[in-house]
This record gives sequence, C-alpha cells and structure tokens, in this order.
Amino acid sequence: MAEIRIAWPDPEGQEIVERLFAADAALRAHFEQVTAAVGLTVPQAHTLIQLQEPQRMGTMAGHLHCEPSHVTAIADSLEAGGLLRREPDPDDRRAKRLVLTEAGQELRGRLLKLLFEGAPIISTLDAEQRAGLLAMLRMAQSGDGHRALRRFPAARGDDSCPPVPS
Amino acid sequence: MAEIRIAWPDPEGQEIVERLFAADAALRAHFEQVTAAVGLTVPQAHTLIQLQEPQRMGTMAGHLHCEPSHVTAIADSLEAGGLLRREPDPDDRRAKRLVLTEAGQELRGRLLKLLFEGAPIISTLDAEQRAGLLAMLRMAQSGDGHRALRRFPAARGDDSCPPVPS
DNA sequence: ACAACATAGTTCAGTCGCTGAAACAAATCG
DNA sequence: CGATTTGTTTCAGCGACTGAACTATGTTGT
Repeated sequence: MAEIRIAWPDPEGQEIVERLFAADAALRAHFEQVTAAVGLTVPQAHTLIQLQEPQRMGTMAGHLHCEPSHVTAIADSLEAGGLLRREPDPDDRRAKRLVLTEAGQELRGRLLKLLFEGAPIISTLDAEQRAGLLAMLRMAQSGDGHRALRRFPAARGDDSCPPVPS
Repeated sequence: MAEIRIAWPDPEGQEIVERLFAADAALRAHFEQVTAAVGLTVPQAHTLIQLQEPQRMGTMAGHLHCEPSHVTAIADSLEAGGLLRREPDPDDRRAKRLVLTEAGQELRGRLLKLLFEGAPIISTLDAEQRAGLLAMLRMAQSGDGHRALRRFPAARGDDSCPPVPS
C-alpha cells in the first residue's frame, strides 16, 4: 500500500489514517517475508492458516474473501505440494473438505511460529501499551466488523462520474 | 485481506493482529469505494493524491512503492484522462514532472473530501479516543517507519524450504 | 575533452491474483 | 417427479505489477 501524504482537512485524522496504513504495510511485509521463507505464496499461506480444522471450500472462500473458483486454484497448488488433500464432505456429496496432511500441519505450525516472532507493532509494545492499543481498536471497530470486510461496495450513484482510461 | 483466525500462542497479540488487519480492510474498502465513485482505479487515485505538488516520476514510484515502469503506465492513463500532464524537469532534461491539470486538481479535491467523509475507524471515535489511538500507533511505530514500508524483504536463508507449486 | 558509467523514463513480454460465466453433479423444494 | 438451487471445477480474461532491454541525458575520472 502506498503512503498517504496529503493536505488533509484534519491533521489528526490524517495521521491516524497514515499510521493505520503504515501498520498494515508492516504487517503485510512481515507476512510476505515469513510466507516466502517457508516457500508459500500469500494466498497459499492464508489458506493453510485457516485450516486448523477441515473446511469446506465454499466456507474457505468466505474466509479468504474471494470467489470459490479461486479456492479451487489455491487448493490445487497446495494439494500438489502435498500440504492438504480434498476429502468428500460427509454431509453433502457435492462438497469437498480441505484437510491438512501431516506435512501441512507441520508447515502450518512453523508458519504461525515465524509469523508471531518479530511481528511488527506487537513486538515493539510492552504489555500495557498493547492492552491500550487493543482497547482503542475494539472501540473503533465495535459494530462495524462485518461491514468493514465487505469488498467493492457499490459506488454511490450521485458521486459517480465517467471513468478515466485504464 | 483475509481474516486471520487461528490458534495463536498469544490471544491478545492475535486479537491485535486481527483488528489491525480488519482496520486496514475497512480503510481499503472505503478507499476503493470512493475511488470507484469518482471513476478512478486505486493506483490512479493514489497517484492523484500524491500530486499536491508536481513530482518527478521516479519520486512517485518511491511514494507508490512500485517500479518506475509502472508509474509510466499510470501516468499514461491519467494523462489520457486529462487529469495530469508531463512537463520537463527544469533541473534534469532526462526527468519529467507530473503536474495536475485544472481537472486533476478539481478531482483530487473531490477525492480527498469523499475519502475523509465516513472513513471507518476515524469516524466512529470521539476526539479523546482518536487521540488515544494515535498515541498508541505512534508508540508502536517509533523507529521502524521506513523499515515497515519495504516490500518483499529477502527471505531469511535458514528458514527457507522448497516452494509449493503455484 | 572524452570514454565509462550511472540514472530517468519508456516499451514490452510475461507473471500473479483474482473475477465471472459456463458446465456438471448432487441436493432440495414444489 | 420435474424445477430450481447449491458446491465445485474449468476456462477465458483483466488489472496490477515486475524485470529486462532500450534511448537519452547526466556525471565522473584520467
């Protein structure tokens, strides 16, 4: 994510946005680094992490905020790498559940360990600061958790204007 | 960004990471919404926002954390849309400066206004909460600002392992 | 002054993550 | 039982982005 450095009507709001973006960029970079270090791409790693317990592919698509067809592709690669297998869902013969193999569980554990060690933001705060940050984030997010994660909400009609060539 | 929901060694750290990712997802969704509403793609909008003052293209690549060749493409589209023009840099005849046109300035203003209105996290906090959140983020980020924004740092050698098929 | 090298931007081929439509199988509903 | 929905797969294609090759201009060392 690019830096946001602009003339803002509200300097404090501006700094919060900047720092939230920066915090995210740091988390993302850490995630990418760890992920690459164990030989996974970012979406592969996300999928692996979700698989503490077997998941149906559609459910996984929900967790990853992507289309089911994309889950098919990710699962293909992880299955080819021997990290998970597809097994039929006992309750619905159309559905398949993704299940970690031994190797998958082992790698998932290693991934989580690396992910937590040296995670930015968290590792630079002491216990009290972390508690404070957490309280703030809880307040800021109370009530809009699911709304916050929806992607590509429809544009507001009255603000629309013709697109620029891409 | 996908949800992070895992068995973590540290529940508090886990929640902080989750909430930071969620905060980012919300900011990103808001940015995408506003951006689409004015007819821009996300990278186009980032570029426009950076252009409060004329910028050399290489500098812009730095701000956007991408390769210079990508700035060329973005600038092409914005120039075709009449939002900016390339002018020669007075100090270096190899370089070009990106300068907003009248239309570009107008749209940039509209973008900033929409971006700030209804921005998640910020708009749900009162003044005191915002100050508190800001203080926490400042603490968390003191000293690692530039490190945090580096992309794709080299993988640590001793943690590496063979990649999974992509 | 001039060769050698560094730097700014462009062009182009190609990768990656992801979407959307079509197709098939299995479940559910009238 | 037929009609419709749902879970997954396949495939074509898009947008963001990289990396290498190229041109043109600046810089440096002898």
